[in-house]
Amino acid sequence: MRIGELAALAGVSVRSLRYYEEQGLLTSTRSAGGQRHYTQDDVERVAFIQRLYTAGLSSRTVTELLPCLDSPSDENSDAAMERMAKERDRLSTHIEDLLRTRDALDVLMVAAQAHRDARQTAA
Amino acid sequence: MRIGELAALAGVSVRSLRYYEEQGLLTSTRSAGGQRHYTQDDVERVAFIQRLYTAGLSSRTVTELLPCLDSPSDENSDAAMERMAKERDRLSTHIEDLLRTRDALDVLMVAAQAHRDARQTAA
DNA sequence: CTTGCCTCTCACATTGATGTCAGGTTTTAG
DNA sequence: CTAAAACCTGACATCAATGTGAGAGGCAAG
Repeated sequence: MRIGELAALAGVSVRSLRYYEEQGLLTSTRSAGGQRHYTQDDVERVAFIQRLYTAGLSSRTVTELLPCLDSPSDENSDAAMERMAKERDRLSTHIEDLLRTRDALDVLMVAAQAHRDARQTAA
Repeated sequence: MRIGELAALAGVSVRSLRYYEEQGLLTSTRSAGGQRHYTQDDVERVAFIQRLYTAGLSSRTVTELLPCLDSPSDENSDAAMERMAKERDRLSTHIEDLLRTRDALDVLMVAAQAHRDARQTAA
């Protein structure tokens, strides 16, 4: 498929796909005319890239991790293993942080609701 | 206290504190010479701002929420209430997403480990 | 009063992912 | 074959938070 179709299927912009390629996260074969062609597998790959992005991983970090996804075979997995463990930790910490923040928001909301109720009672 | 001390206590840069003020997230009294002065409470406030930032809230959104923290009294809490509920939802969704991403990482790590073990056995 | 440190404002730089525009080429539909 | 639609490269723009540097002024200790 061409880049527009992949973009539609993966729900990202054409611009982003070109950027991913520029960053070495995604490869494509080229037609005689120079247009990029992708396979069905790339849809899932792009989705995974997106997932890592929204998890706060940088493009650079994703670049380090993806080889492991491609070929869990070389000794690059040694480095990737460490990287993944590290990112997993960071992710866990971040999740904990978000949970605490959500709790804090809940507290604020309860307070606001209490005030609202008080106003209601007064009216 | 002056800005440097607050920055140290809250663990943020002086630059950031000025930025927060510019964005209306933080206020300060000024000395005769024009220097900013803060109270002890501001330490907690800055920490809370940081918390919301790392939760992915934009400066603009935080601006809308903070009045509710300041005075849970006006009808601004009506708008703030809605905002908070919306952000809470967004946060929950994001947390779910991160959890799934962490699971995905775990799967990758298990695969990598399996390969490592296989190599170990072969050796 | 002077020296040194902290602060002030203003303004420009940075980072990362993406938007957008321009000018040109390829592919596809009719 | 031709026109429209999709694609190409390259470059500049954007946003948000923060860094950084210049030039000037405040403030406390000696």
